[in-house]
Amino acid sequence: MPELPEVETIARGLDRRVRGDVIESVWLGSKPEPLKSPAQEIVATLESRRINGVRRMGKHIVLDLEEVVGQAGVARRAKKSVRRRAGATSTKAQWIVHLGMTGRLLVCPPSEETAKHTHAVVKLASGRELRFVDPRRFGRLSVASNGDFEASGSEPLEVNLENFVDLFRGRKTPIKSALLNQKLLRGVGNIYADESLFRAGVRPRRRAASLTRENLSLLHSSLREVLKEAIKLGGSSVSDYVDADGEEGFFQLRHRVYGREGEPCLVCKTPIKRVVIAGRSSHYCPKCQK
DNA sequence: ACTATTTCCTGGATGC
DNA sequence: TGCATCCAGGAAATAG
Repeated sequence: MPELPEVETIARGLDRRVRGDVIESVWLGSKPEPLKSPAQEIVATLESRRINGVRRMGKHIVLDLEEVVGQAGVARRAKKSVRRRAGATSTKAQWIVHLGMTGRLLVCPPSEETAKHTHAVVKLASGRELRFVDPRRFGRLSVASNGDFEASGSEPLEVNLENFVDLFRGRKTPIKSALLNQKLLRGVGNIYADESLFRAGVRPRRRAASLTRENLSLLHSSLREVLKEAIKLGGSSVSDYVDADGEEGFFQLRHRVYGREGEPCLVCKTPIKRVVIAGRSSHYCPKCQK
């Protein structure tokens, strides 16, 4: 389940592998569910574009695209001119991928067998293919043909303490739910919400507005720590997460509460509790977290 | 303006 | 072995 550290790892890996490559053609699966933008617009925005870079915004992967210049590009543009006009794309555009729960972006040779649940195949000038595979179909593909994609919320690793504190002011919702709310903070999911709350000593059910300044200060730094540490370890591999190179992350070995229901707290040996908050399982130590 | 709940989707785990 | 049931979860939709 890719959250900020996993998406960051994947985006970095993709950047290394496909930056500078040119998209030659795009195949989209017949089922429209994984598409957030119209299929025709996606194709028109991607084809004949160079990938200038790949980066993360919240849980989104953003591929910055640019019109190809030079002979090959001109010829290709001429060929696609009809569709290109319909798409009305600018020279700078973006391809935005949200991996949902089980989405993956694979870079592979065309000879590689097409995995089940492959919803998009992008052919690159280097001869490789970039494939979007997503069994559970929670992932989404979209484009910003003018390059103006903006994700909601603050970046957890960039927001300062003052702004962080402001996010929770007056909110009656449990702090756990607030951390998961992408309109407040973008990129925090279930694992890192639980882990940061444990490190901050705050119970997930506490009303956000009830947290003291000290609580919030601790939560702010705990969240930063936990995210940075996870990025360093390549994310958490639970279920079948792997990065762009097919490598697993190792942060799952550092989880202190997530997925440890009934196991002893690593600090005080009290069994870790699991409760459901806003439909999400939430793990905490009843002794260490108040 | 918020907050809470439901829905989408499939594969793996569990139970009888 | 086979079949039904449950569960995981991000975010949009819906309800309150």
